[in-house]
Amino acid sequence: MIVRTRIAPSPTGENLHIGNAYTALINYIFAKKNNGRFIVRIEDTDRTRLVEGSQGRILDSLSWLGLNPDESPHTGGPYAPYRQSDRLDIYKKYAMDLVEKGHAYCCFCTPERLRDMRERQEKNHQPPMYDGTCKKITNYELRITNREKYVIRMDVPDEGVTTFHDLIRGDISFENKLIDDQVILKSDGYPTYHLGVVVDDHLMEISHIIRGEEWISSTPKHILLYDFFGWPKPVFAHMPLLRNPDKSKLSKRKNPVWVSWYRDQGYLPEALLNYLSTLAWSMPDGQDIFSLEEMMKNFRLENVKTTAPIFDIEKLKWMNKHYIMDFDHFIEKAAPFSRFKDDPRFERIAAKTEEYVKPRISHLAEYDHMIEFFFEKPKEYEKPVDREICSRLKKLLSDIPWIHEELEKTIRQLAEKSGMKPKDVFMQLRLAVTGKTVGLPLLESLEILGKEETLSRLNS
RNA sequence: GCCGCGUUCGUCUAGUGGCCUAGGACGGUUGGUUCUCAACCAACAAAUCAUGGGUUCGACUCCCAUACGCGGUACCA
Repeated sequence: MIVRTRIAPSPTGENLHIGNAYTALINYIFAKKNNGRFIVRIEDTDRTRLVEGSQGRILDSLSWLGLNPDESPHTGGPYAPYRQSDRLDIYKKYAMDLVEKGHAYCCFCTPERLRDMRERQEKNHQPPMYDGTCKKITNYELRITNREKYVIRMDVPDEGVTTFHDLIRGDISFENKLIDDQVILKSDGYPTYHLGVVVDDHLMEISHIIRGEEWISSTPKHILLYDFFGWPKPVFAHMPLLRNPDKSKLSKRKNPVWVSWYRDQGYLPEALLNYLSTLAWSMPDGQDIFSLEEMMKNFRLENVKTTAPIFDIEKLKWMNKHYIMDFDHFIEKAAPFSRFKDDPRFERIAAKTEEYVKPRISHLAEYDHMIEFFFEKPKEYEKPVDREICSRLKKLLSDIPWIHEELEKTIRQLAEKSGMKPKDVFMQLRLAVTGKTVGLPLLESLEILGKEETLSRLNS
């Protein structure tokens, strides 16, 4: 069997959701591990929630992460089109097939009637389900030609149990009588998720459906549809949902959820992927830091945990810092995050400060904070500066060779003479030059800043 | 409400009946190094393995109940 996996994002958000990135990662890894193919299909059937440009941004973020699909709306492929709004005829045909076979029926109920029905059911403590009124209608063809609005609902059997096997969780069963006669084709001619996903996964020969656990309760509907059509079923695996620190499903209210946010903050794709990999799964040897290739070698879907993990940005930061420190082309990666990147001094300063900056930032957006004092005088001071010490320092420093060993010697001499602790003198100097109490190693920084500029900052 | 899925340090996890007086990582605390902050090194604290019942010579590991959390219950995905 050829392994084919897919993710099916909806272009209803600003960018790729971190939860989608997580399922994308698992789908990608699983496909590649098995010499299979990884597919992206855009499920844009909800016309009311559509966000302009979302599809492009989702695909861009995926490629930023390096999870490049073998088939997608952009790359095309043997099962094109890969966007559901371009496949409407297909869904309609299959929906009508089901009507003819007696597994689905046309429903002419108005939204108002459905709402009233649900209210009544709720009041009577009944499960809110479609009451089957339109199931008995026989003249539906006539009513359709009369341009009456309708939807198509699947006809779920009243009895029996629908069971499926989940690769991660084992067997899961639902009683049919609790499954609603779900709408599969909407009145605007678009399919609902349930029809779209089943038809496309079958037509595109998806072998493994790896998706979030929010889909578990919908899966019996999909199973029923596979059986109605007489199609073979793929393997199902439901990943645990990523959560907010308060344990609710990861949401933009409580957490940054767009992959673009992490990109803009200077998180590296390697780090983000590595961190995501450690959620609900772990390397056999317990290692925290590993590459996609190492993961691929060791990954088994059966070993994914069922517990929903909390997305902890602190651990991500630690991991990101680790990758930053390991970087070979640090400056190249950091430059886009600096407002000084076009300054003629940038190249020199970036090169000289690299080793000091790397262990001090957890994401690239912090870069400028570390180096800005090289480019501009402090605008404010975190603590008041002792100007007397500064002018004495200035005098002494004017006459020495500008290397950090000499600087250190001079500073320590001054401390001794004036009865101050050396560290206090260092701090005054740091404040005067950088405006801050924390920062890069002082003496090396001064060496890079240069004598003239340093002395001038000891003035004012 | 009903249906489903879960439950090991604050967080991510190891653990598949005896190796567990429960291991690692992040975070925290303390100390070392040191011109600050990081980095680095060392150490410490942190989990009655949700609770209660079974099964077993023996349970974190198997079974059942309860509690709690989460998800679903749309002409959203």
